[in-house]
This record gives sequence, structure tokens and C-alpha cells, in this order.
Amino acid sequence: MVTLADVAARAGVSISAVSKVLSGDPSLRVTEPTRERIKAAARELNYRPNFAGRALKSARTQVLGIVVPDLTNALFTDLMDGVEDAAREAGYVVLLGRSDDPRPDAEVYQRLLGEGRVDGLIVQVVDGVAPDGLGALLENNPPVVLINSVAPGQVGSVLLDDVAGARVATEHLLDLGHRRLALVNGLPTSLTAERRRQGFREALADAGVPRRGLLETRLGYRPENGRAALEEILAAPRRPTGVVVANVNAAIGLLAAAREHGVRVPEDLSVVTVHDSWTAENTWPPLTAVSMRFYAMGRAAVDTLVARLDSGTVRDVVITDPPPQLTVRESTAPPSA
Amino acid sequence: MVTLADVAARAGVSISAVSKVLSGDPSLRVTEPTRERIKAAARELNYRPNFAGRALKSARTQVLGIVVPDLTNALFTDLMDGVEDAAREAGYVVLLGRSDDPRPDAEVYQRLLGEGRVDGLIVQVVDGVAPDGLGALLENNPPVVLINSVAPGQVGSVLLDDVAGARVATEHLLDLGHRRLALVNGLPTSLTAERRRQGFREALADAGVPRRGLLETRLGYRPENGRAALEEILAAPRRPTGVVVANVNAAIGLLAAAREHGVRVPEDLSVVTVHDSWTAENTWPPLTAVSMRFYAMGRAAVDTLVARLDSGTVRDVVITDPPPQLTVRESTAPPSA
DNA sequence: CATCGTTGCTCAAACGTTTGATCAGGTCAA
DNA sequence: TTGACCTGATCAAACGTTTGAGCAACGATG
Repeated sequence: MVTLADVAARAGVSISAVSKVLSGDPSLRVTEPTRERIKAAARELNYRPNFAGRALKSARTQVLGIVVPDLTNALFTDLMDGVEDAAREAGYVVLLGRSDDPRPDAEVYQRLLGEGRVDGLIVQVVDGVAPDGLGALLENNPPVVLINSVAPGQVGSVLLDDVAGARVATEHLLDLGHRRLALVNGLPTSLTAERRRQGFREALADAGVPRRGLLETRLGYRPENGRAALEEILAAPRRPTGVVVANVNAAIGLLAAAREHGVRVPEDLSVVTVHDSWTAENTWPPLTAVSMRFYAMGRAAVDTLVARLDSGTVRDVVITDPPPQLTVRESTAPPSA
Repeated sequence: MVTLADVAARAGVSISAVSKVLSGDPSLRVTEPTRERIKAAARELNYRPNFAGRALKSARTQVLGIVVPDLTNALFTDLMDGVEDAAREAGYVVLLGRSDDPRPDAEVYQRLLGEGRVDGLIVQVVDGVAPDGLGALLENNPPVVLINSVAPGQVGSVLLDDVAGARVATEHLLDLGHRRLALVNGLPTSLTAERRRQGFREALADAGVPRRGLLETRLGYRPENGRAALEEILAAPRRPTGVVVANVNAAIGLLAAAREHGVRVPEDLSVVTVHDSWTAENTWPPLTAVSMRFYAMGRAAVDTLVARLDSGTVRDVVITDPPPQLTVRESTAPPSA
């Protein structure tokens, strides 16, 4: 390993001179030849500052952690891309932790924040944990940003505009003439599910469609939850003609189950999903979907966290720009009856 | 931040006594009461060893890096799960880097290995880079393990049994009675594509089916590549009745394109894919697939890397147990003609 | 010629941990 | 009573970096 001392020896100067030149310390006065000699020596020896030494001295690691409960969730890929890109631009690298344990003393939090491995943490709370369950984790006001979740008060959070997303999806079905709608939603404790329900209801209210009698399932965001939701829909007394699915993976499961049950999409049932992804355009029929900006959410989470670290600013962000956008494919059509 | 000094002060002993007791140094003799006092003090203060201090002294970070070119690739989720699990068991955390830049001086390698942020690196080389292009990266024999790729000589690697996977898939079509087969494969420079071709050819040879005239596309592993491959298949003079697709994402794209072109699966065309995933069972028709052990590959990569770090042992591993296994769904059937 | 200010660097401490060397005090045998 | 040995700790250096304080040399000023 090449250290500052090696570079200093080769350039014939002191360690501190090297350190200051290489890190661009403006308080140091050096002659141009010396500066060049130092830079040349560093280049020739291929010097890289040692991370641990720097971290120890500066109490900063330039590492951001992200903790997610499930890598399979379709949002993860885009989210992670956004996090990676924004982190790189801000001079950080990303450490990934997976944990579905929301307890504040969960190993992953101790490991990452407690041992000082990361400067800050982006946490996607596992679906099905009430936000107030996080109270203890956030007690000491650690540098944490929550995504898709909010905690009262002192911690930053980043949300997508779930209300608008669900509203756009619902309005699409209403515009096609559907009146008997269903909402295939996330777990009862999920905050995003709550917000998507709100958008669904707002759209109905605006269109003057009475809400009563409309089916809502709260089974979760996974493919098998979508499958189960279809069973509920088929068992309903007044079968809906259109369904808003709150997650693309669940929609894919629902679509597969529909085929198996001989339910034709979109003739018998229109399906629109909140959250677009490459998988949505390769189903049969291709899924009409509302794009959610997970990439932007990842970026915003990093920006929020970095602002928090740099200036102590805590903020809650809702990604409203660009707004959720509908892509009409072939899983929706006017009701046939 | 709680340091060893804080714990030492509270327990009324020296810093080194605390360090040795907490890290279980057997060379230290302490009375039981002192030991208890130290442990109690650490507990009460919620002491966590500072990562940077430890890393600086020990020249070990207990961090493994993984660099992948594309998070969308269906293999990533399972792979990452395996890496995470094995890393945790071995006492490491995982740092994720994304890079499609195979040059050895790519920023990500400098950042992770050069600055000593990680003890070792798991690298999935971007598809389309010849293995020998890695020569320079591996020149100084860094602690790197390659997945799905091999480099001549000194570096460890982990491969799946692609030959067997493709062979099982091909044999399934042959068993159904198909004789005009096509292979929808990865890019010409992809090592896995080469190995899957080999399995395909071996199965044909064993069945005594002449190879000439059989179509192979080398367009890549992404959904749009699968779509393009279908076009090639439709344009072929003697249209195949069965197709082996080397990647599940490509298979999904191919399936979607088939629907759009009115090609019925499996009646007009049987499709089997190498690599099973939850997406394969939710297509229409559900995809017959050969499971590949990406989770096991992730675990093996970590094990190999840790062995390398602990004992300097370099090894090349091929995951053959459990072997690739066929799951017959509805995308394959005997040829109709 | 003494004083001062500036230039161009170097010195040394500090971050928190690990670890081999050391040491005070006691016990035991000769 | 002295030396040898053991017990139960402490001391101090080191890892590589950052950074404020310090300092020698020199030209300019009074």
C-alpha cells in the first residue's frame, strides 16, 4: 500500500505538504515546482488515500447505507439506480443492507450506524410496520431518511405522489366508462397503500361515483397477493369491470390468475397498475400502467440525506415532478356490457 | 460517540484491558469481577467499536464489494440474496457498486479496492467483454472473484453449470419430439452464452439430431433482444418448432413478441428458458424453465472470496449441486405438425 | 543593523483501535 | 531473606490521515 509517507519521501517533502497539496488545501503556500513534484510522485506511485485513515481522522466515511426489506420488489431496481447515481455525484459510495427487522436495535442498524460504517442511512421500512413503530430507531435523531414512509417530526422522508398515481389510474378507468371498480391494494399497515386508497377515492368522488359497494383488497404487493386478490374479485357479489392494482408485481400475478380462470383482460376485466416497469410491457396483454418515479425517489433520498449531513437541514419531500404518467397499453378497454 | 476510553473510565481500568476483554483476547488474564465490570460498562454505555479505528489498525474492513453491470438482470436479486446471507454469516457487510466499465482503472475499482474500502471484490463482468480484457485489472493479483466469467490463472471464479442448464432445456424439447430447434443466446462475447451453446449442442449430438440448419441468435439477454430474436426466427427459411432461450428476461420479451405476431405458444412454438424466476410463472403461458442456482452462486462467491482472504487459497468453482432442474409449465408441448 | 512581515514549508497532535512489551505486587521455594 | 515466578493488569507504539501551530530563511522597512 502506498501511503502519504511514500509520496513525501519520493517528492522530498513532508507528509503534511503532500496531504495539503493533494487535498487542495488553500491555506498552504507552495511553489509551483514543489506542487508539481508532489503531484508527479503521487501519480507515479499511484497513490490512493487510505479510506480508514481518512475516516478515522475526519469522522466521515463518505458511505451512505440503504436498507431495504426485499430486493424482489419491482421498485428496488429503479430506486437503487437513482441512489447510486446521486451518491456517486455527491462523492459517496453505497452500502446495501437488507433487513425486514424494523426494530431499532436490529443488527443492521448497529452494524452500519453504530459502528460508524456509514455517514447516513436510507431506510425503506418493511411494509406492514406502522410508522410509529420506528420511534425508537429515530429517538436519537440519527442521520436517517425514510422512503415511502414518514415518521412524526424530526427525521427526513421521501415519498412518491401515491395519491396522484392512484388517482390517474382510477380516472383512466372512469374515463373509459367503468363504474364498478375495485382497488387491489397493499397491506393494511402500509402507508403507501393508505395513500393510494386516498387517490382512488378522490377520483371516484370527483366523478360522482358512489364508493359504497366497491371492493378493496389489502393483501400486499407481491405476485401471489395479486393472485389471491383476483379470487376475491371473482367471489364478489357484483363483479367489478375494472381494477386498479397498487403494485406492478401484484398486477402481474393478478393477470396470470385471470388467464387461469378464463377471465379475459380487458374484455371481462380492465386492469391498470400503479407503477410501470419493463415487466409491465411484456405481459399479455401488456399492462396499462402509471409510471412512478422511483429513480427520482432514489435521487431525492440521497439529496435529502446529504443536505442533512452537510447542513443539518431536515426535510420531507414528495416527488411531484415529473407527475405520475399514464401509459395506455392493452389491459384496459371500455366495459363490454 | 462512545469510545474504549469512555468504557475504560467507567470501569476504572485501562483502555487496553477493555479492548482485550471485549475482543476476547485469550492472552489477557483478568479477574472475573474486573471482566464483569468492563462488560457491564460497555453495555451501559452501549459501546460499539469504531469501524475506522479498527480498520486502520487491522488493515481489514470486513466489507466485501460486489460490482455488477446491471441491476435489472433477473439474476441479480437471487445472487444478491446469496451474497448478503453468506457475507453476514462470515461477518462481513456488502458494498454494492454498479459499473459497466470493465477497464481496470475504472473509478469503481479505484474507489473500492484502491482506497481500501473493501477487503475483496466480487465482480460480474459486463456481458460482451472478453475475459482476457480483464488481464490488467487482475494484474496485481487483487482479492477478486469473478462470477460468470473466468480469467486465465491467478484469480478465483464462480460459474453456474450453464452447460448442464442448456442441455436439460434442450433435452426437454427433444423429448417432446421437437427436431427443428433454435437457440436464443447472449452476445457473441459472452462466456455464459458460449457455455449454453455447448450444452445445446451436446444435447443435439446425444440425440443424433444434426446441427446444421439450426438457428442461433446472439443478440443478448434483455427483453428487447428476445423480441428481436423472435423476428429472426419468423424470418428463418425453416421455422423452428421449439426454442431454447438462454435468459428468462429475453424469454419474456420473446413471448410478448410472439403474442403480437400471432404466434401461438406452445402450439406453434415451444419455448423453454434457462433460468427460472418468479416472473417465469406469471407469464402467459407460464414459462417452462430450467432453474439456475444464482443464490448458491452468490454464496459460493462469498465463500471463495473469504477463503482467498483468510488463507490465500484461489479456486475456481462450478456450482453443480443442486443440478439445474426443469420445471415444466405451459410454454412447451409436442410439435403440432 | 535591528525589526517586521512574508514565504514556504515542517512539526506534532489527534482520531480509536490493537497488541507486544512491561511492570508492580504478591506467593513460594530455597 | 533473597530470588524466581506468577498474576493482573498497564504502557506505548503503531496504523494513515488531517490540520493548526510553528519556524527558518529572506527581503523589505525604519
